[in-house]
Amino acid sequence: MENSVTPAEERILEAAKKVFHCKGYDGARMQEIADEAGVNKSLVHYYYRSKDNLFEAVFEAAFSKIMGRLNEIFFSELDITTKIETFVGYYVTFLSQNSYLPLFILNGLYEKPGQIKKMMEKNHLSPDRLMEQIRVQVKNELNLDIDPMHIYINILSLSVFPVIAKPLIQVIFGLSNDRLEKFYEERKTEVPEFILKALKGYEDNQNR
Amino acid sequence: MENSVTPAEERILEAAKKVFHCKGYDGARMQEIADEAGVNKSLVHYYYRSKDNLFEAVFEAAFSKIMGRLNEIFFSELDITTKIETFVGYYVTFLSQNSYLPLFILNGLYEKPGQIKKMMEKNHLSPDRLMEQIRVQVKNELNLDIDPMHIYINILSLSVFPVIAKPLIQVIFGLSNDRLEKFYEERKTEVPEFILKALKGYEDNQNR
DNA sequence: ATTACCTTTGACCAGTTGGTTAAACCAAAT
DNA sequence: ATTTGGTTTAACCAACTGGTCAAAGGTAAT
Repeated sequence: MENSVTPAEERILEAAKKVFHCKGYDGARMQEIADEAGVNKSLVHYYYRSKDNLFEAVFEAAFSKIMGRLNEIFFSELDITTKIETFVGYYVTFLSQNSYLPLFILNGLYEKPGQIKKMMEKNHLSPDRLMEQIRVQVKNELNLDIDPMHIYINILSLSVFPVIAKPLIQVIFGLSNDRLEKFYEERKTEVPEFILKALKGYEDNQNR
Repeated sequence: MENSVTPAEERILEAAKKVFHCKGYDGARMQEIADEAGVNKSLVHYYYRSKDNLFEAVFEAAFSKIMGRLNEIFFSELDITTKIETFVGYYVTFLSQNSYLPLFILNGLYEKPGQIKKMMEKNHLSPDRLMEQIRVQVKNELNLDIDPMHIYINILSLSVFPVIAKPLIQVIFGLSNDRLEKFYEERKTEVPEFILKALKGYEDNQNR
């Protein structure tokens, strides 16, 4: 399509992202990827030997893109309140601009639950470190002894699901595109508020 | 596979559900569905003319199964607290037992956002009625003037996402299958508690 | 000009896919 | 016994799919 001077290999990867993200592994066609990159189909096989290889490259890029930033925020020096606000704000924005990414990743994880650990390591993601990080911060700043896992999943759920469920929400509530965008904009403040109010609730209970 | 006495057409539909749910539209093969039903491939085309038709039948069944119960609970006579507890309890259980369903439906909605409205009507689901139902109950029982849409989506997010993201959670936190099951069990009480604490937070602010 | 090396292509292939068709099967009605 | 109607099957097909391969293009060094 574009006649930029980008080397072929990179154009192929970009084309592959576009196609795989939208149509998934089974729905994607090597021919379509080649066309999208403005390149002969054989060249795709020249750089990436097989469809599997190409898909893996695309998947890894997507996974890193999403998890890298997540990591960055959660291990930053911010206090827990700002951290939650930053996290939600960033993800609601980023995901609603790349609304195909999260579902693509989830589907990929279902198909290949095997090779993920090496991707975790590549992104310097350790389950234990993450859990400990959250636990300590919740304990020190909020003085709460609650399971960090549920909190973390709750934050993730409230940020990610509404983006994944875009078409469902649009249908259930009958929203126009404009109204939907406004809805996501609202969530950037609504979600942190909701979470912090809940956490405050635990605090009150505990210190009674 | 099974040699039950169920009539062929029904066996085909059941087989189609199994295959489509796990592999999606593009990944599913008519031959595999036929094999799973213990039937010749031509018979599948005899009852459902095309793959598209068969998929539509499967999708509609899945959508009704999930949305029907959702509707039932939200329009029941329960007070808002019990309603949330019932809803979360039911969905966490149901979805973790049918963990392929929600992702299947979300994928389907992305591919065919068109024909959903008739399904909504078939399930007697009206956006306005649902919104009004929540708004009134939140207003009357909790004395809160907050946007029912965000609350509703929050409840849905906290119930559905952790199930969809099963493989992701297992990887991020390095959980065994046993520990994961316990995690879902915990959520049946943790999630309603989290939501109600948040709502209580709004209450305190407003009545100050 | 020739070599050498990487890139790019068109032609081709074996296996698979959704779908068709004509014939066989089978139970109930005549 | 034969007809009738819906059910089930085997054989077949055209289109498509991921992948291969030998040849052509291009470019820098010799």
